[in-house]
Amino acid sequence: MPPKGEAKRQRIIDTANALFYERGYGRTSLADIAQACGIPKGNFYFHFKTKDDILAAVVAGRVARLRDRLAAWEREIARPVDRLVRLSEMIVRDGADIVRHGCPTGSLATELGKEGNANLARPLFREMLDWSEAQFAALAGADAAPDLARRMLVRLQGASVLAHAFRDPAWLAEEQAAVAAWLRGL
Amino acid sequence: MPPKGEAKRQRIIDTANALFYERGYGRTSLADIAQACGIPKGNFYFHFKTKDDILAAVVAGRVARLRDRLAAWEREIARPVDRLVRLSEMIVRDGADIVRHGCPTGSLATELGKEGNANLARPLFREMLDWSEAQFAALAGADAAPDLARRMLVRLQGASVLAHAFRDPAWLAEEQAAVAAWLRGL
DNA sequence: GTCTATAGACAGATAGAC
DNA sequence: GTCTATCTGTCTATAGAC
Repeated sequence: MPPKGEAKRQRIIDTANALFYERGYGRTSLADIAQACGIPKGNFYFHFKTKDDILAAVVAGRVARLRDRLAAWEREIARPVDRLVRLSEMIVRDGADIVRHGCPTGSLATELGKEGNANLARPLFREMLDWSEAQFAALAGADAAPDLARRMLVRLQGASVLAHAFRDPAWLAEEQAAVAAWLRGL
Repeated sequence: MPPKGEAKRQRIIDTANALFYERGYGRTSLADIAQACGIPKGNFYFHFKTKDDILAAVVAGRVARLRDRLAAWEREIARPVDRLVRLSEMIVRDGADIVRHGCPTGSLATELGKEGNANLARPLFREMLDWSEAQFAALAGADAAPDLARRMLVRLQGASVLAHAFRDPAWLAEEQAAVAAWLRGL
């Protein structure tokens, strides 16, 4: 059975995760998280030493969830091409959030990159990239796979940036359709 | 003849422009700008009402410079396809900065989008988009032009995000080469 | 005296850390 | 809840040009 403080710790992480996404890391204060959690801010430092520690926990949680989702697709979807199409569809399904707040991974990487912490968001891209590469390897051979995986991620990220900047989900729908057509033509 | 304070005002804008790009808008304080300019903080509010006003002036300056550059390419480069290739080459020429700080326009749009100010960075994308669309119209017809311009901008933005996140200019060089090949095949 | 510009101290709010 | 640092923005004093 989990330690007693574990639930509260998880609630802090979940709340911070949502706020970091919506407002950005730098613009989210510990007081904001405390208020949204309904806990006194003094209790933070029982669970986390610094704000950066909370960020690290948030990113670790995101990586774990992404990994689970990708593994599920690998179990549930038979053909590699369909798995990749499914990945591309994420930007449409999450379109409303992306229009409002950008891609969770991309916007975090962009913000952290301006400080010294670019490396923190990188595992999320890594995870997506490695998984895509495995699918492309089954689809078009191991030689072409790295390049294809990068090209796909570039397009999904670019569409997210512009959909966010213009507050227009059409960027996402159009690019997803183009990516899916490209995948099916490989 | 220009007012006396014009030169200093311009120096503030130029300094702010560089710092906003390097550190981000939110993480750049007026004290930072003041120190980099060598002027006292109190003097800011003679030239600008708020920090947002400085940002507006910075963006206006960037728009003007971008417009000049695009107009120059239109004068100096004969074929529309070569103009578009020239635009794509920007991410390679500015590659060192993009790897360190991201795309100036994209990272600003991503940051401001998290607050309410997404519209502030939009004119920069608009400018690029309209100009590209005009080139594509001459290249592939007015019907296809809007979509082609968007697809190109998506790829340049995506490559910038990932080059920044991974601190690796290869993302830029590879995507630029792919975009140029695509342009020449249209 | 008045306009433009400079200069720096100061206030109020809020940040992270403990 | 307290501490210290720092943020944006304001206030007043001042210097020279005309």
